[in-house]
Amino acid sequence: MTKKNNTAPHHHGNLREALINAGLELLETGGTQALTLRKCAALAGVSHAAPANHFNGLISLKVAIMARGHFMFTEAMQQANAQAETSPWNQLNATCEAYITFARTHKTLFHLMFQSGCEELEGADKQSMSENQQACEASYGTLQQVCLPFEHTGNNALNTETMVWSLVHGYAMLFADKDCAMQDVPEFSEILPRLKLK
Amino acid sequence: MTKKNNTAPHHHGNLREALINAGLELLETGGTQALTLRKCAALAGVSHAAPANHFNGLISLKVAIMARGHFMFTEAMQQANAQAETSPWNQLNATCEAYITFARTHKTLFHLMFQSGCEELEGADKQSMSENQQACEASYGTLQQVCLPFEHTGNNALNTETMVWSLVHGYAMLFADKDCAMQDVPEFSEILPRLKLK
DNA sequence: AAGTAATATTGACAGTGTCAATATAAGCAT
DNA sequence: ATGCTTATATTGACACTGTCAATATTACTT
Repeated sequence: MTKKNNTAPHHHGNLREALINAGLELLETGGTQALTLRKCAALAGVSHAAPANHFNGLISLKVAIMARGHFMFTEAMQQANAQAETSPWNQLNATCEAYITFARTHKTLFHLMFQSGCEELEGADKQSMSENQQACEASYGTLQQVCLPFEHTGNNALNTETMVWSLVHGYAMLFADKDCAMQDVPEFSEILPRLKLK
Repeated sequence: MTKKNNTAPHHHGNLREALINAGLELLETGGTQALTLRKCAALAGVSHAAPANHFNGLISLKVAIMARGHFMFTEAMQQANAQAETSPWNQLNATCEAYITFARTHKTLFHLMFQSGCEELEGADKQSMSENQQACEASYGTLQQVCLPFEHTGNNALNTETMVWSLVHGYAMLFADKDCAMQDVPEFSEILPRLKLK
């Protein structure tokens, strides 16, 4: 039963990844409505019921896509870190900017990644859930690391993380599409310095 | 065509409100999945296609429900204001607590109210859209007012509003269900004081 | 080479949003 | 009051969706 690593094992190749890719594409082009098991199957060139062999229903595919989203998210933030100057504040600022840029660039995916409450995800299979949990921890870990230098007297790390995460996440959620904003919104770089960090 | 104000005008009475109520009930009991035109119609005791006379499709019903949600939201924040001490900081704190409590109490509705990007809402009818816009402005206005006293040298009001809104909204979105949190989350009252407000 | 497990297909079913055609009832003019 | 017009509700249909059971096909193991 153990798959050989490199070669395509079965009928399709590896359908699981293909379906996730198809789902990502549908999500970005057609919005949440377009993310459909049957459309994914069609895009991957298989029959409408083929996904059932890899995902325990639509919810599992969604969770798997969320996992992929969090990996992309982590990569984006880490790349921003790598390119930013190494001072703690520059690292934090670059990470937040990447956070917001990701939300703007992958609006639908970002919403999917964060919209779902816990109980909505029940029923997803173990593999998807595990992948998603790992990916979530990776993305949160990135933010956590850039917050760490700001741990000081009276400000424990958890408190600072939570504050920064809430601020950047709220900003990203509320103002990801500028068209929706009721008025002109100040840049995040004007807001972040108003946290008491040190 | 003008309706008399008090008496039920037609077959059902006023089906529009009944459908919104049904939608709210379905949302709270059965989650996002349960919000369905046909289920709303059944709950209101009409045929499956009756809603078409009041809503331009499912999206319009959703927008109307979002509007109702924002009205409830505004009421909750204003009630908290009324009960809190009148100092600016107490007012702000109470409003934020009410914000978070609403997100926790009406989790699914809260997500619906804020999840949808602009373009997903396209196609909703004018009445629903107008109601929702008014309700959004009302709820934002409440937050805006409690931020106003903190306008000071160098901090314009818009900047402060945006900061506070982002922080409380991010916190509410991320930690509305504690079960999902990766770790224990500090109370919001420990975070709010770390904004540079004055 | 044969057998077994994994994978994909086909067909079916209930549920969904939406549309067109029809029926019913309310409000208004005469 | 009577008839007309408009608003509202019903019925039936259609395509699309997720999901399941039965079957077929392929890959891996022995």
